[in-house]
This record gives sequence, structure tokens and C-alpha cells, in this order.
Amino acid sequence: MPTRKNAGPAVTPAASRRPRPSGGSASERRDHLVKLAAELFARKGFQATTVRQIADEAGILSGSLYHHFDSKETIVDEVLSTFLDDLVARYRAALEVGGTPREVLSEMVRIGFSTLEPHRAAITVMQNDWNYLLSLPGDRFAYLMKAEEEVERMWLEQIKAGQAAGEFRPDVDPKLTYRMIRDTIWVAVRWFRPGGRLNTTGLAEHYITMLFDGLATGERTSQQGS
Amino acid sequence: MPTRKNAGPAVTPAASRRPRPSGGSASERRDHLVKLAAELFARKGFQATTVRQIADEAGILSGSLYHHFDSKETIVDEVLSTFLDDLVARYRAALEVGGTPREVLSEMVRIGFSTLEPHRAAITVMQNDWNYLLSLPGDRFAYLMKAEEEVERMWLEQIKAGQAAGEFRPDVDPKLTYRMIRDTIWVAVRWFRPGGRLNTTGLAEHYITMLFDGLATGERTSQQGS
DNA sequence: GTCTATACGGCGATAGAC
DNA sequence: GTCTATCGCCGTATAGAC
Repeated sequence: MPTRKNAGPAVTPAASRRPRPSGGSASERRDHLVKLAAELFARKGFQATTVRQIADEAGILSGSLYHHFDSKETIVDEVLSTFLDDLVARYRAALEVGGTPREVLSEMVRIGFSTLEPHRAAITVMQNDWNYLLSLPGDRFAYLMKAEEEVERMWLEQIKAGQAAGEFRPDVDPKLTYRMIRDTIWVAVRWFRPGGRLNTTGLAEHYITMLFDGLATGERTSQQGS
Repeated sequence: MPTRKNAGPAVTPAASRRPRPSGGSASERRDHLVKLAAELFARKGFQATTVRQIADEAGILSGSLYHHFDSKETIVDEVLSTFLDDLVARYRAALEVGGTPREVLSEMVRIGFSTLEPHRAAITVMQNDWNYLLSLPGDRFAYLMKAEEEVERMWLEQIKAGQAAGEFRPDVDPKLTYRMIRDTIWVAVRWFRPGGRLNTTGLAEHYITMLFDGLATGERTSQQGS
């Protein structure tokens, strides 16, 4: 079942706005075009990708694209909202399962790295064109910030819970820590390629080790309280 | 003295290509234009920034820009090469000072974060437009990869030395570890703003703690050998 | 060193035939 | 659902006056 799980409401407008045809064949074509466009956006950047290039890739002319989408922005909107809906749904599910803060955070790290392969293009676009899309006139891409805020709340909750339980060191800033974790995960799309020495699972476990236990061997230093 | 220290040769072509006028007044104007352009590139992206906008910002017309630069690419070239020359020179200097791997790595982390403020715009451009610039026809921006490779060698050397000395855990991958450190530092330009709770020094110390000792309190887990 | 004026191409998007 | 044809705009860059 490739459609949304019922773990919560859609967080992005485009996802709920999108019509759900019965046969599915009409939207398969559309989805295919979105995938092609996403690859180009990721490789060249949103603005540097022209509607003619997208159409070329699909073997049609640029004018024909406008039978499926009313603008280039609509396409990138769909790329990003599809990814964010999936991501947020999986985070919510992980929180429902529960566990110690360390267990939940580990799972959230795994979820993040596991999206690297299926959503590589979308994550790349999100990283490179986030600021530009937010700077566009109108509120069209405001949902990007909304999604980011919900995700941040979920992470912060766990980090703070871990500190309150004495599981995490009290002398680190939760927000700062969250940002560094988040960035480390997403920025990996820049260099991660499937088929390398490590798959995304190995990547996640490597990072979980570093995150919780650090690079150093031996005794810890500067373990002073808050 | 704002010019290059004699800690090594320039690593970027643009830097050595650039004429060094005696009076300095002529190049001050040029440097000013580069700074204005860098801010716009950082805010809107290289491609989305037009030469007309750059000229507007400087209070001249777009045609007049071409008295100073022969193309828009030349401007971004100068933005990036100035930053990279400074960065590489400082890394080289840190390696010359020496110390234990942990000390040297800590210093390299500090150097990285300390560039966030003076080179904020350049780092942002580097992050967002790296792929696009490398994809341009010709070898013009190939020096970006050259610089990146030299920097990677410097980091890997220290990580591996630390593992050989038993200072760092042997069960992490040096290259992977380097990439994650590098990404965590640079990606901070996305959210770091001077005047917040933490300055770049505090940021660096926070990260050094996390990097070496991790988030967890208490005993370490999974300390198996290679 | 800046301005005026403009060349030239490619951009996103549209209308209507098929 | 795609093509043909095209509109109007804006992009980088240039030439020559001042």
C-alpha cells in the first residue's frame, strides 16, 4: 500500500489537495513526471532546471507538461510534500511505539537515514532550495516550516526527557543538539551513494554509536553538571 | 594585514590570478562589490541572483559591473576562492603547531566554526551551489574539489593517528567520521546567527564535547575491537 | 567608472489544433 | 494527452558615449 498510513493527518497542503483517482493510471503518469523532475531538480537545482528539460526527459514537449501541472512550482511542491508526509508519519509511528529516550532517538535516527535512499532527490532539493522556495511570494511553501517545527518538537521532547531521566548529559543544549543531529543526517545525501561500503542501516548504526558514546576511548572528560 | 599569510601556496586559481594593485583603492571597490554579491548569492542562490540585482545593491547599472568582472561566474569564483584560501591556510597552520590527535582535531573543529561568521555568505554559497558550479562546462571550478581533497587528507591523517594511538575507538570508519564532522560544522551556517545564545566559540566547544564523549552519561556500550 | 541602449537567447506559460 | 506556435518577459553580456 503506497498511499498514506492512517497514523495522522497530512501535514502538507499539496498532499491533501491532490486528487485520488480511482484507476490510478492517470496519476501514475503524473507521479512518473514528478520523479523525473525531482531527479533534475536534485542534480541541477530547482531554478536551473527548465520545464523544457523536464519535458525532454519525459519525451514530450514543454507545453504538454501544463496538461498535468499548472506551474513548475506545483511540481516541486509535490516532490517535497510527498517526502515530508512520509517522514512525519514515520516519526509519529516511532513515538507511538515508545521506549526509553535513547531507544526512541535511536529509532528516529534510523528513520532519518532510511529515507536517504527512497527520497534522495527530495532531500537534496529540500537542502539546496529550501531558502529560495521560502522566499517566493505567497504562502505556498510555508508548510515546509510547519513540518520542520513539528519534527523539531518531537526530537526536543526526547532529548529533554533523556536529560531529565539522567540518561543524557545535562550540559548540552537540547536545541543545538537536535540541529546537529538533523543536519548530520540530511546532509549525508550529498555523498551517500547506494552500493558503497555502508548501506543506510550501517550509516545509522555508525552515527548512533558516535552520537551516544563519542569518538574517544577511555574515561570521559568535563562531566560537570548544569 | 588582510592578505594571505605565507603558510603555503594559494590553493585556488582565482586567488593567484587576481592582480594585486599597489594603492589598493581600485581593488577595494572590487572587493566591496564581491561582498555585496556574496550576500545576494547566499540569500537567493547563485542562479537566482541576477547581475541587475547585484548592480542595484551597489547603486550602479548592470552594464557597469562588467567593467570590474567579465562574468557573473568570475564573481562567485572570487567569493569561494577567498574563503577556501583562508581555510586551508589555517588548517595548515594548525597542523604545524601539532599536538595529540585529539588536540589537533579539536583545533580544526574550532577553526571550522570560527569561519562561520567572517565567511558566512561564502560557506552558504558553497553548500547550496557546489553541485551546480561543478556541473558547469569547463574546469573553472575544479579547484573546489582539489581544495576539498586536501582538507580531507588533513582530517583523515589525524583521525587515523588517533586510532593508531588508541585515543579514538577503532570501530568507526575514519572517512565516514570525517564527513560527518565536516558536514556538521558547515551546515551550521543555515541556522547560526551572531548574537544568539551561543557564539561560534561556544558552538565549537559544545560540538567537541559531543564528538569525543557523546551524548550519553554512564558507561559506554559496544566497545568491541575492529 | 558609469550610463545609455540594445542584442540575443532562453525562460515559464498559454491557446487551440489534432 | 500531446503538438504547434507563439507571447511577453527577463536573463547575461556588449558597444560606445560621456
